[in-house]
Amino acid sequence: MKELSAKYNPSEVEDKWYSKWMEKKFFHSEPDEREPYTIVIPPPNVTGILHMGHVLNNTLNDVLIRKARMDGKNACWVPGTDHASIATESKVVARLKEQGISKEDLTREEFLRYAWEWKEEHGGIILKQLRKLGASCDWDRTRFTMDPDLSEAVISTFVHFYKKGLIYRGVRMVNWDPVGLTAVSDEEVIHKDTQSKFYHLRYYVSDGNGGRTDKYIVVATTRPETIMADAAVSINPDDERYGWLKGKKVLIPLINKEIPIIEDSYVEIGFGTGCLKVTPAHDANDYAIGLRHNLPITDIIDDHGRLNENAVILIGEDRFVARKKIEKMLSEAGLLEKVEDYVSPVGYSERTDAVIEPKLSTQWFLKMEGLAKVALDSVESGRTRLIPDKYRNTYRHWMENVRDWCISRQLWWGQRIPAWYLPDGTIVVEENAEKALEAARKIDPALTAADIRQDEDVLDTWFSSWLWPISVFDPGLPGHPEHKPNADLAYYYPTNDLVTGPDILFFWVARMIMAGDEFLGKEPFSNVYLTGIVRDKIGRKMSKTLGNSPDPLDLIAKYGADAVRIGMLLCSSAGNDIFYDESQVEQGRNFCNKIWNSYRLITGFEVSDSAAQPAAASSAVEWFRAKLSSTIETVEDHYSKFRISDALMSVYRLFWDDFCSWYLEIVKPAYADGKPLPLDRATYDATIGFFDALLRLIHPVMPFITEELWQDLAPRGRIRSGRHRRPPRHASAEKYSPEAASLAESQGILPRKGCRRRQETRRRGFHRRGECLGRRRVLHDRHERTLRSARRPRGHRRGDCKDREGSRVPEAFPRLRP
RNA sequence: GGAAGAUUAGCUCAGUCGGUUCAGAGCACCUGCCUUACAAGCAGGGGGUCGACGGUUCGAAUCCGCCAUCUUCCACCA
Repeated sequence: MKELSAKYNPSEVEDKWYSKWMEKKFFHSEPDEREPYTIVIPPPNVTGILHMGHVLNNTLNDVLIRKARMDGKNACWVPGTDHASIATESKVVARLKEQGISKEDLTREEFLRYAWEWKEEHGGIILKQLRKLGASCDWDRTRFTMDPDLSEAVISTFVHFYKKGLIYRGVRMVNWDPVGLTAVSDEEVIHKDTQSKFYHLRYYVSDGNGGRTDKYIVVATTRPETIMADAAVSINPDDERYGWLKGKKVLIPLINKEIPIIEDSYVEIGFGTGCLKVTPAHDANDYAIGLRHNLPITDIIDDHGRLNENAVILIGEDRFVARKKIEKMLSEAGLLEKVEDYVSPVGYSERTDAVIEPKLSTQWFLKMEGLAKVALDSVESGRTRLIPDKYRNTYRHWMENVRDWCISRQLWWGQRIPAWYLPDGTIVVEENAEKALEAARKIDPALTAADIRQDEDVLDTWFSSWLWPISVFDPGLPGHPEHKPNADLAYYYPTNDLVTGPDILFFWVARMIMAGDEFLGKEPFSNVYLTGIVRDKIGRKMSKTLGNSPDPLDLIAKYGADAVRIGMLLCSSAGNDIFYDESQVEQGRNFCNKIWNSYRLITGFEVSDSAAQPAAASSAVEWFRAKLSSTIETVEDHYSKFRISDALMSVYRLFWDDFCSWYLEIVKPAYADGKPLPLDRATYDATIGFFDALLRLIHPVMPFITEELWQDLAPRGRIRSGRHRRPPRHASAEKYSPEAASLAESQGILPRKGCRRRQETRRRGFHRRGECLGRRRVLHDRHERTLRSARRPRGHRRGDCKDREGSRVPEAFPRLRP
């Protein structure tokens, strides 16, 4: 018997396989005659580090891909990272700031050089971390959304939609992030209820000559610092209280600018004072009112959220400082009627957590109407299946109410918008500067390269992510639907399953469906498995600021990657949030140890070719064979329904209860003279076969320990590289054999389920009197101590053997030994 | 404010067609055991008015209504 420690040591085993699996070509896949099974990774931020959400997501991905690989499919999991413009750029800016460099002092080229340096230095750490988790990606296919050819795909896509007339430039009220200094999409704004104040201000009615009358109205606002941008005060036309106001003008407090009273039914009579200050430049609704009433627009807030010269007063002050100061000024001027505490929803930037400033600006948009219809139809028709399907409702709602997609971002890190402005303001959109110049010269042959100017903005990161399932295989295709897909794309596309979080169902999943339809006429995947959010034990979201998120690498070091994977999967039924608790990882670790020790037992068996197989052993073999088959069927069924944690639990119980507690306890040889008796050949071979099958069954979930033991169990030959080197999975599930079952039953070998609970056992009448005593008697001469705690399988209760007279034991009870 | 989903043991969750595979699993807990694979273990045990109320039915965890609580998404009333 080999010397194996009684405790499984994951780090030893994992280091070994980790480095093997990192070898080039190990999980590499090329198109061949087999059926492909493909997953593209939801690309993590290139500068991100592994958190529990990644662990959940990538464990699920890896389970699926390893399962497919063992099923004999040509499994390909494409890894990669996302350039994440806002997140990465703000990290680079912060880092430069530490070095005393401000972004404004750099040219675009200089800044990008820093950014790439940073990316080379810190980027891709997360992919190495994923390998620690056992992710069996095809590392040779690693892609980055800003790889040159992938960027070209993005540019081509822009040109494609522009020429199709779906991309336009327009002035819109956008969500401005004054910290990130960029517009963000509606989806990137998080509304949070925020404690603020409701200021009631006096607006005096104008006397018509720049002076004020003694009449005034009270306007309630949460943003007094924007009064200088007011274009009107609006009342509801049906508000009888203010009938006298109609046609009058009022003066903006402090600056005494005259603005008209307008009537608009948007104003609710019952809310606030019934008077609404209309500030078209700084509120989306006010902007809409402004358009209706043709009001002038005064923009008083600059990109950094400071008041600009249009504000007349408090120029240069930050908007929140200005709010405090203006409160004081108003109060001193006797224009502040009262201040109430007020909780109102305020939009925050998802990336920088800055308060979003509604701001008018010129942006690029992609028309969504037609695309959304396609994406909706794909899910409604079931061509793309959402798991769990409760998300179909939210998906439909979103798709039916989608607005045009603002695709420009005022950043440098990303794909620059391929639009060039001619001196007269004409826009040409082409894939590169040369083509743009060529197009420009068709308009004005005198133009030179110096005369045309490229748009400064870059594209939204999702504008590259939505091409991901296509561009990782064939970056030449997006934007060129007339091209023939290359061999990779033709073979791997559409991919099979996508595992991702529901938070990016619209950002990413829906848009990938749109792009897939646009360029290939096919959905990029058939199943979308939506995971839950990883929360801590008491239900809080994992977050850095709360400090409740464990570092997955620490966990892996402590418990092993297999244990971490199990810990995540145990509690992750699809779509439910995950309540992470370290004790689940412990459970995983314990299971690893159980497997390890069962292996120690099995490899310690001495085999005798001459020994006859005891009847108990032969029925145990038959019983377990049936049990194994039926469990394999169950597990397959669970997998087919994406019930991964159920699949895991089925194998867990099969391995632990049925195999270890029942089967091994029955067949393991007795001791004589302090030495174990040898095991007969038939039982031994069967046992090895079962163990082999069990390892393969649990391998997708626990790749490290199963790889180690399976390689050790029998000579496996040289490990092949390049393809999956596992045998094509356990043979198709054998049918459950009723004969074996009844034989096992007649021998008193009971499946665990049958005797776990007393009632059930009684009802089924499985137990014969004396059965347990029989086992106890046999065990008695094995060891004195064993008597007190007879090693019976779980669930085999003492309570069933109330009558303990030794004499009642039936003679023929051949369970544990010959 | 609108929508969707959830509520089953201390915790996390299964429960498919309304009925002898319906009170289930894992963990946790309690008791006894360092035993020759494993104390990261073994054996045994306790534990639930299936959120409340009403209805349909011969029969309801399951179907319907209503209420309560929770979660998420959408919207933003200044």
